[in-house]
Amino acid sequence: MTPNKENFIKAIYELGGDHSVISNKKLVNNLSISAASVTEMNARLLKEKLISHVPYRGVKLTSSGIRIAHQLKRKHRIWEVFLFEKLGYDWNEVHADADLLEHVSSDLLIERLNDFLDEPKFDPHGGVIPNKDGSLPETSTFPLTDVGTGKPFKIKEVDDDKEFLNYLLEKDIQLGDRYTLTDVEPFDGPITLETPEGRQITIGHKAAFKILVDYVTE
Amino acid sequence: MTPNKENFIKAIYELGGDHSVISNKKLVNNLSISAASVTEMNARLLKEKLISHVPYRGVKLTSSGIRIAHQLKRKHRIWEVFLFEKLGYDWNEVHADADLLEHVSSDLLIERLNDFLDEPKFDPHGGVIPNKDGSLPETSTFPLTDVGTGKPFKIKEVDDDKEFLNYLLEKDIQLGDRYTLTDVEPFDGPITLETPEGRQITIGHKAAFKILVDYVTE
DNA sequence: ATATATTTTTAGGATATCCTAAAAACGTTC
DNA sequence: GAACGTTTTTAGGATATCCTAAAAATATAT
Repeated sequence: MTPNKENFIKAIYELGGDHSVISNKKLVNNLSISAASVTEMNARLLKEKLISHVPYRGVKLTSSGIRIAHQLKRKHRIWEVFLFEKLGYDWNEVHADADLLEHVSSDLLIERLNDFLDEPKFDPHGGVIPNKDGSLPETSTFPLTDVGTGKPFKIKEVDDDKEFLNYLLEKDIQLGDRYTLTDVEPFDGPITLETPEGRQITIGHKAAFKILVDYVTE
Repeated sequence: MTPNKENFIKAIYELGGDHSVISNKKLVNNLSISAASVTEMNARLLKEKLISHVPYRGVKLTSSGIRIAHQLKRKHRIWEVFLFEKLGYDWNEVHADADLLEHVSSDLLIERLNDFLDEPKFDPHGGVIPNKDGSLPETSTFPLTDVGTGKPFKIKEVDDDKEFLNYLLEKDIQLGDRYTLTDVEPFDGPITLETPEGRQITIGHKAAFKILVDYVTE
């Protein structure tokens, strides 16, 4: 397993390759490599039985592939917690270094780091940290686009993308914030939230989809 | 700069390539790669002006090469301090993981880690941590083989090699220990030390050479 | 349903790294 | 200083990764 293959598997996973078939095109855009390179890498991962492949359709992770993706996510997110909590990185700075560190982290290192950090359950963006064995803890979050009007909810997780995180900073939307939905425009139109203090924030449908929430249970 | 090239430069440095010409043979043994690969890598580093090369003689680091070697040592040793002090690694366990981490550590990461660790001056084996700019702090240590009889001295630094560290553990020789020399056999023969409590320890010449000491100043 | 556009694959190369085997240079020894 | 042994270099390949350009397959649109 090389850093390259690992990044490829991660990309497939992040595009939904654990449950649906991902086209080469999507991987080309996501990884910024040529279509030919995607075909080639597919062939390699196929040989290792980490993906299944429908010619001219795309690829999907096998169960081994999913397990590897989860273990990478575990490493990545544990590093993010370290960089954020111990080294004082900002919310939107942690991703790049974690992306490098995850590929050179022995299991021993990750487990000791995990202990050192007191076994965190979530990374700085609210992403759940997979278990050591590659399984995923249960979560009950769903996209902000699926929230019903009136019911109060909390921001539980946001997309781990530097530009998106900067946007949220601008809009002053933070992990743990509590809102109610006041307006949803049809045809994937903008969504308006209201803070308990009555401040209104309007964001687009795409941005809302990158925010995971859960209803407040009182 | 790739991890491979970095390791090559480190190997040259560790074999003394900052001050003398290192033969391909030595690099072949040290890096466990073929002679042909050494010739090839030499050509690459030569093109980048990181080494100078005397055909059929060997290579030597240029000043840029030395600076890079020092910066790598800095990264390596700061990681070692982290693994040892924060993650509870043993003295002889830190090397392998530090060797991987050093190649993916941005300057930002190293400086923040350095702050987090309170700017350590030495790694867990007593190795001095080079400065950020690639220069070396002054030290006054010298090999145990050069100690004179009678004068008390302290163990300041030991070779960062797993097997050697295990040997020292067996012999119960630790960083900071204070000894006097009681016997040196000629022809690179064994050297006998005595603790303040009168316990005697005998080690070979080669092992003694891997231990750096300094006289106790009282 | 046929033409056009898009996507995927194949073909053919480039570079970095590794290798083995053969050739060339150097060193050593009588 | 010629012969032998060692070290270095060269020659020729292998693999992983990347690429561009052309061909093949699929999707779309009139």
